[in-house]
Amino acid sequence: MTELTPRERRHARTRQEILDTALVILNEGGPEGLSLREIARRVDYSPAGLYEYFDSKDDIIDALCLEADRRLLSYLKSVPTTLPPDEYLVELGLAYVRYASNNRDHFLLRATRLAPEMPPVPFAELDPGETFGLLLNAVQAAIDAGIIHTREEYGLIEIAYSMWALGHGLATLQLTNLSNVEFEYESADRAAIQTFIRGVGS
Amino acid sequence: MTELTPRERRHARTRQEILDTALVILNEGGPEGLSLREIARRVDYSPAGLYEYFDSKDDIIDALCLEADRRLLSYLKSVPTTLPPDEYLVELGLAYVRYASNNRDHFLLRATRLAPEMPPVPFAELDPGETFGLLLNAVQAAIDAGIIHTREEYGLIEIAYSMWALGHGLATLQLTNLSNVEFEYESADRAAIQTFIRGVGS
DNA sequence: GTATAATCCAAACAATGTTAGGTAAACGAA
DNA sequence: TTCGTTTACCTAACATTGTTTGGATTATAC
Repeated sequence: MTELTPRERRHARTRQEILDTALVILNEGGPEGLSLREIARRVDYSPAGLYEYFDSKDDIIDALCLEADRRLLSYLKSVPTTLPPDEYLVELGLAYVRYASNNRDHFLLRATRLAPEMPPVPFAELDPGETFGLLLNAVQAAIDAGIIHTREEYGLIEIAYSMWALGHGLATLQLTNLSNVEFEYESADRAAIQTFIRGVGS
Repeated sequence: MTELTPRERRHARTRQEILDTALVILNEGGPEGLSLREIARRVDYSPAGLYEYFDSKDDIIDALCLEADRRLLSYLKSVPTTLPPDEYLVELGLAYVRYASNNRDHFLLRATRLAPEMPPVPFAELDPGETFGLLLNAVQAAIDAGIIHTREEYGLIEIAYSMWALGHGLATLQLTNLSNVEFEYESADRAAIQTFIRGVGS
C-alpha cells in the first residue's frame, strides 16, 4: 500500500522528533518558550534546517494541535462504553476536563487556535470528525435509551453542541480565569453535567 | 477627594488614548497586528515613549483585558432586571455570548489570558467581582423564587460556576472551533441555557 | 558515472519588545 | 525669578524572534 522509501521514513522520523521536542518545550516553559530556534537547538539543527520539515512555525503549531486532538480522543475513548448512556455522557465530559487539566499548555494551545479561514459550512454538512462523532453517538444512544428527549429546534446536534460547550467551558475556565482558585472542581463538574442531562431528560 | 493635577490629567488622557488606539488595532488586525511599534506610530510617539505610560506591552494588554471586563459587564447590566429569574438567567447567558460575538478579538484576548501567578485562594473567600457577583445574585434570586434547587455539594457557587462555564463554552466555541460553521447559534444557546436551568430546577 | 533531487547550514533580513542615555520642558520651592 | 528635580520624550542600540537566500554536501535514480 503505502510504499515508503528509506528516505521518506527518515524524513517522517525527523519530523516526528521535531514535534516531540516542540511538545516537551511547550510543557516545560509554556507557549512563550516555544521558539523555532529553541527547537532547532534541541534537535541539533540550524533554524533554517527545520524548514525542510515544516513550512513555518505555524505549521509546527498546527501539527501540535492535531496531536492534541488525537490525545484528547484517546482520553475520551478510555471511558468504558459499558456504562449506562447518562453516566457515559458524564464521564465523557469529565475525561475532557481531565485531559485539559493534565495537559494544560497543550490543551490551551489547541483551544485558543482559530479555525483556518474557509467558506462557511452548515453544521449538519460538516464532517463531525472522530471526537465530535464520539459525542454525537453518545448523545444518540441516550436518546435511544429514552434518557434524553429532543424537542423541535433542539435536536441531536444542538444537544451535542451544548454538552461540548459545557465541557469546554469547564475546562478552559479552570485553566485560565480560575487557575489560582481552590475548588472541588471534579465534583462540581460532575454535578454540572448531570444537571444538564437531567434538564434535557424531562 | 481625588485631586488630580493638570499633569496627571494629561497623563491619564494620553494613557487612555494609547489604550483606545491599541483596541482599534486589535479590532482591525487581530492580536497579530497589535505591536508596540504600531501603537506608537498611530499615536505619534516613539516606541520608547510609550514606556512613560505603560511598563510593558503586557501591561497594555492587561489594561485591555480590564476594559474587556468592563464592557462585558455593561452587556450583562443591559439585560432588564424586571424579567422573571429564570428568563433573566437565560438572557444573561445570551448577553455573554453576544458580547463575545460582537467583540471577537477583544473577548478572545481576555479569555485566553492566564490569571497572574498567585498563591491559591479558595473560591468561597474570593472577591466575586462585579461580573461574577451579578451572576451570583441572579442565581440566588432564582433559588429564592424556588426556580432553582440546591443540593448538598451543589450549592450557589457551584451552580453559578456551572452557568458561567456553559456561557463561556458557548461563546469560545463559536469564536474558535466553529468560526466557519453556519448554525442557528442563538436559538441553540437559548435552549442550552434553558435546559440547564430546567435540570437544576428539579 | 552523472545528473537530479533532498538535506542542511551560515549569513543576512526585517520586525519585535526593551533598555540606556540624553535633552528639553514643566514643575515646585526659595 | 531662580534653581533643582521630576516628567516627558526621543534616538540609538540590543537581544530575540521567524524567515529567506544561496550555496555546499550528500543521497538517490538512471
